Amino acid sequence: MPELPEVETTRRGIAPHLTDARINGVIIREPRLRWPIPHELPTLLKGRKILSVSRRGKYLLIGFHHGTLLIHLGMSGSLRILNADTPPQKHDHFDLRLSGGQCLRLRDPRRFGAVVWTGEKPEQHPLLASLGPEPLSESFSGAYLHGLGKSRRTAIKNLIMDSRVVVGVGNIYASEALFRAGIHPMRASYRISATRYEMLASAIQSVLCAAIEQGGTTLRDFQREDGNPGYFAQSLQVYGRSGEHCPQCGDTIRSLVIGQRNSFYCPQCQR
DNA sequence: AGTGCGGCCTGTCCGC
DNA sequence: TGCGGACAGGCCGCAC
Repeated sequence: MPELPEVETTRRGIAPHLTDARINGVIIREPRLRWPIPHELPTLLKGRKILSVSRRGKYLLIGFHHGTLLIHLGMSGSLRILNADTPPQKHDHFDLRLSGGQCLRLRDPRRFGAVVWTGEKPEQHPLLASLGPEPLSESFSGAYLHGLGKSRRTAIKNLIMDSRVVVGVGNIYASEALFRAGIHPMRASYRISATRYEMLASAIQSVLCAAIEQGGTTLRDFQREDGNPGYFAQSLQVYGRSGEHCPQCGDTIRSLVIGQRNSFYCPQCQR
């Protein structure tokens, strides 16, 4: 489900409810996510105050004085803010109960998500330590991408989906950004000019920003923290549209599999 | 070092 | 109506 815009949408939705709240209780209904939810989490968090809700790539970071809770939504995860007495439904694996009667509830049918505790500085945690720059930060640019890509043989779509290169670009936005930049998703990274890398970096930033403004993309089951969908799906130009006409040239949009992921492109507009 | 892929899960949809 | 298979927004960890 969630790429950077969906995680950021979730962060903005939950942050006002969580910040400065205290943890009343922690409920683990199903610990078997990507890694087991630590069973000592209730003891660790009870009575503690939430200081901050931030994001690194697709990880949400809930900050406490004595450590950080990392939450990843995997493919199918979503977080809701509910009254604590709302009955849990299937796949509601984890609750953070807050002072004041609300709770943060994690639902994740496929269980590819994760809830991880770290008592160290979160940026030093192994899951975060080797992540590349945030695409919407100063440190991300065409020059940066070109510097990495000029010696890489892999398809450009694989490069921009590699979280060590840049975080947050998943399968949807990779296709969309490459379309906007006019670059074929299979093109070898080293065969792209510095100028075109500038266009690609700009396209990644503009598509992610636009998606955040629309509250993310809901294809099937992405839910915002209040239960509403995101509206960026209507702005997707190529993703999921094979057989339809390209919005720029009218040619037929096609798909192919790159790195085991379906990819969508216009053979006329993207070279 | 860089690259490609298997595997982790459940739900849904499609063709038979 | 049932069943098998393919596929789905991510990404770790391994083999080469």
